[in-house]
Amino acid sequence: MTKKKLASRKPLSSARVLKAAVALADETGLEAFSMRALAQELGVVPMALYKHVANKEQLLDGMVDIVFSEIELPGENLDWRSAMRRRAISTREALKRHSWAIGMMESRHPGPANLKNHNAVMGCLREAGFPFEMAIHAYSVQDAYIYGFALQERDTGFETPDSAGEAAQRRAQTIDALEDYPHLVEITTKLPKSGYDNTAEFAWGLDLILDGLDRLLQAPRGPRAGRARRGSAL
Amino acid sequence: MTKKKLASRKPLSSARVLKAAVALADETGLEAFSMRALAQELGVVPMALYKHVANKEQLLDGMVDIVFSEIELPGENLDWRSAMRRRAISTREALKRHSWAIGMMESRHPGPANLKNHNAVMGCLREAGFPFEMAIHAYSVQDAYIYGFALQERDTGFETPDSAGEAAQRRAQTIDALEDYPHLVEITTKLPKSGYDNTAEFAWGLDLILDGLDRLLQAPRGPRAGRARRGSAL
DNA sequence: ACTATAGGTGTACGCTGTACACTTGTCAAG
DNA sequence: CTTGACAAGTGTACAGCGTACACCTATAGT
Repeated sequence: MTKKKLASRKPLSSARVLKAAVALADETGLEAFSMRALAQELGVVPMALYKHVANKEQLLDGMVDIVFSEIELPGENLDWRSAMRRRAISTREALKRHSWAIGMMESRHPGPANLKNHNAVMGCLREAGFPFEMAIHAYSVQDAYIYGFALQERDTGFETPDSAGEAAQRRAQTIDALEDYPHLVEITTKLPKSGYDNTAEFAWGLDLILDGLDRLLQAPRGPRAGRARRGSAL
Repeated sequence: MTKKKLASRKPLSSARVLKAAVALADETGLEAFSMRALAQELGVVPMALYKHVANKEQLLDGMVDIVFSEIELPGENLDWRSAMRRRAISTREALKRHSWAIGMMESRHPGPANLKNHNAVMGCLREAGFPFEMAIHAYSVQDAYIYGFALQERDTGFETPDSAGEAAQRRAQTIDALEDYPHLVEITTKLPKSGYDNTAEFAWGLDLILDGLDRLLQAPRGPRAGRARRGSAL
């Protein structure tokens, strides 16, 4: 006889709280995500949550690790480039599903999924033959690009290919002296017709970077090969 | 006789409020930055601010535009690559000075400095010979990288070359089962000795990207040249 | 001198995270 | 069956947030 009459409300648990938190943040955004709102969603009084999570900060830590857990790890049986490409795309997709996590992926106390992910990515690069320091470089460029792209994608609000032009024009209409910015005008007029697609855009830059890394792996002399070194110090 | 006795406190103005706001956010971070704290800094009651800024959101908009105004525009008399390189480095530096602005640069209502900046960058690329769609691509990769790098730089907290290793190790000590992550161990052990430098790291990835763009500008066939097209439809 | 206006004040409301004391529901041992 | 412990949920309360609204006060123009 574990449950008698009020069985309708099964008890909470850290996992249930975490899952509900991710779902609520997905729906309402980070701004509207509060302990009180989460409690209401779970049919419980706000303070009940604190029996299962230490505080909001640790709750966010756990939520971010859930996002990490949804990212595909680099496959063992793929060449490094394909493996990195897939995990980059998978990361962007996860951040599209959970856009509240953009900007928090590397800022919070790392959970197990985070560690597994980073260890696997670094392992993939090292085993592909990247020397240590170059693997660091390669990791750094890729992640900067992935996280930065996710940020821009969220901010520009180009959801679908169709809406990209609309969004650009809507944004442009809030500007008064548009005629002073001819190149912004070009964007708002040409982008709608260009069939802009965020997914393709992401892949374009990703491939540019992977191409560059591939070249360096085969002839390791650093970027800017064949150019004047040390132009200005930095 | 404009001022008589209580002249010690000169009147506020939107500009003065904005400047103080940026300074306060620089010092205390965005978390601790509140209208009340800003008012106190200016020796004034909180509601006094609302005579000069509409609300906190618009205040943040203005603050971000100040950051934009500190970014060097692409110089007219430089080749596109040098111009882009300088403005990228300048952007990172501005974001280092005002790390509270990271993640807000493209998410807020754009101010005049923002528009000037974007117009100038796009203009630089177009006048360098990038066709419209390729200029969009080029802009997208660069900005994603710049903003993403700034994000990571803030999050990992590698301030100086010396402290990079320390930070990595400090972070590692908060993990219990480190032996499960051999490649993370490698990072924490080797990074301190490698003379890691965030400024050099940024330049490495930046040059990789600029190299790639340069190649495409001279032989425009898109990234992933010489590879199987359309592997999976992303 | 009178009055309109801009700038600064004080109070108050609803929201936030969460500390602390309390009650309730469930199970184990006597 | 009772008792007592412990886990889970509740209720109240507090400090801090952004800001609406009414008020005062000093200056400027007529």
